[in-house]
Amino acid sequence: MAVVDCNSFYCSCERLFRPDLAQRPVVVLSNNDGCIIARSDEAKAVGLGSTGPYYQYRDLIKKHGVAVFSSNYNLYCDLSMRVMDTLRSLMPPGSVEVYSVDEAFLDLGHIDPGQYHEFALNLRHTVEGWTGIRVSVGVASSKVLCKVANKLAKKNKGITHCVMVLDTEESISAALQEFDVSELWGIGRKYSSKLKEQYAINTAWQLKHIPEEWARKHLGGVVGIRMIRELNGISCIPMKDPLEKKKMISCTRMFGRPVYTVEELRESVAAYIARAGEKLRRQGFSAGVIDVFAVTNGTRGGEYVYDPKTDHRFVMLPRATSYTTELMEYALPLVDQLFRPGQKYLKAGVIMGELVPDDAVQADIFSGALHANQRSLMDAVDNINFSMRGDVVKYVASGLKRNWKMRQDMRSGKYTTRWEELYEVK
DNA sequence: TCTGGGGTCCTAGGACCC
DNA sequence: TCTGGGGTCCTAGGACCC
Repeated sequence: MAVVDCNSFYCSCERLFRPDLAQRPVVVLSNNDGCIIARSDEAKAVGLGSTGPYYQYRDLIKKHGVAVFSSNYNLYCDLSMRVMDTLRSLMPPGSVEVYSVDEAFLDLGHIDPGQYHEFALNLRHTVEGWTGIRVSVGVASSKVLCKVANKLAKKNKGITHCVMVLDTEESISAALQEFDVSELWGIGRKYSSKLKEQYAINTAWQLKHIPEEWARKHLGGVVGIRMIRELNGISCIPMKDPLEKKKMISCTRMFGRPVYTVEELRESVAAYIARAGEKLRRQGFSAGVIDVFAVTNGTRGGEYVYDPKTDHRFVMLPRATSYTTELMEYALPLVDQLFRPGQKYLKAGVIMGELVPDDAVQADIFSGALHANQRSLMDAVDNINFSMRGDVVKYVASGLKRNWKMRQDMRSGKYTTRWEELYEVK
């Protein structure tokens, strides 16, 4: 199998429309312009070592003339679709698993193992030629090893040309001996410090030779066992069925500034419900449970310490729905239950659960006719909001001033999805 | 002054049932 | 004097991913 991963995806998307930035370091910020979430190779080279809070890197960014962008998900999603469509057109039906916005696993069952390298190189050239996005390809017999191959391909671009195949004992052991456990797919901060500090396991090679029972005990049960097997080239994280049902849809944001009143908290939650409702409808789901949560942060001894606390309430709906008005009727009262005066609120959100595909929603003889009306009202609202600027049709509950809205000061144009902002070639 | 958003999977432990 | 065993379902919380 193989994993295809776009190089510094968000940065590459921004550069596609700003060729003048080709050699300059580029970073992209999270919502609210809070964290750096993507860095180009050049940005990494000038010392932006890891993703993290933007303000900590301000000086470095100024010093090296780094181009900074707020995140522009319309653009990234559109380019992602083009990349994935390209991959699907080059592969047999059903052999592409889209894993994330910038990454896909491929089932190479139809390729002769002797041809892996050539196939992967060709894939990379085609994607870049058709979409302008450069990808790296890692090939191996398990997903974990594919990810290792992919990372190594990215590290030595000059030698690998962004392609690496790990298909022999020698190449695999050479790769794993140099590979830090903390970089493995499935080993996060907690596990990696545990492995290193308590057990002196530092490389993927060492981890590969650990007994399965040990892994069961110390690395999350069956998850640990799978890790060891995958490192040994035994595939046990299968390709996922693209038709598999989603389990939750959520919408959550940090506030642009702290919120102290129940009115503002309610407004923000209403806005998130409206947005989550849109997502539900677009993906063809109704929700059976709504969970509303809010995150507070206090000060300790007058000093600011980032120590968020989450509180939540949920409600089960008598009948699953994606009708925004109804979602709000059930969910907004939760805000009043949740709210505690005097608290400093940093963030809130809603999570829609118990999703059922729209066509499977239990019919209710009393609401059949109404349901058709709701549907066409929502279609109209969604169409207007999609085709016009921003949220033209808003719910009064979601507020008109929206002082709490997130900051987004450096967003690029929606070059590919909005006529008014279409990229111009002069 | 200031730390994102959207997901998944797994486990332990309690409630409940026969 | 003495209080089973096995199963399922649910929830909270932890870990991870991009």
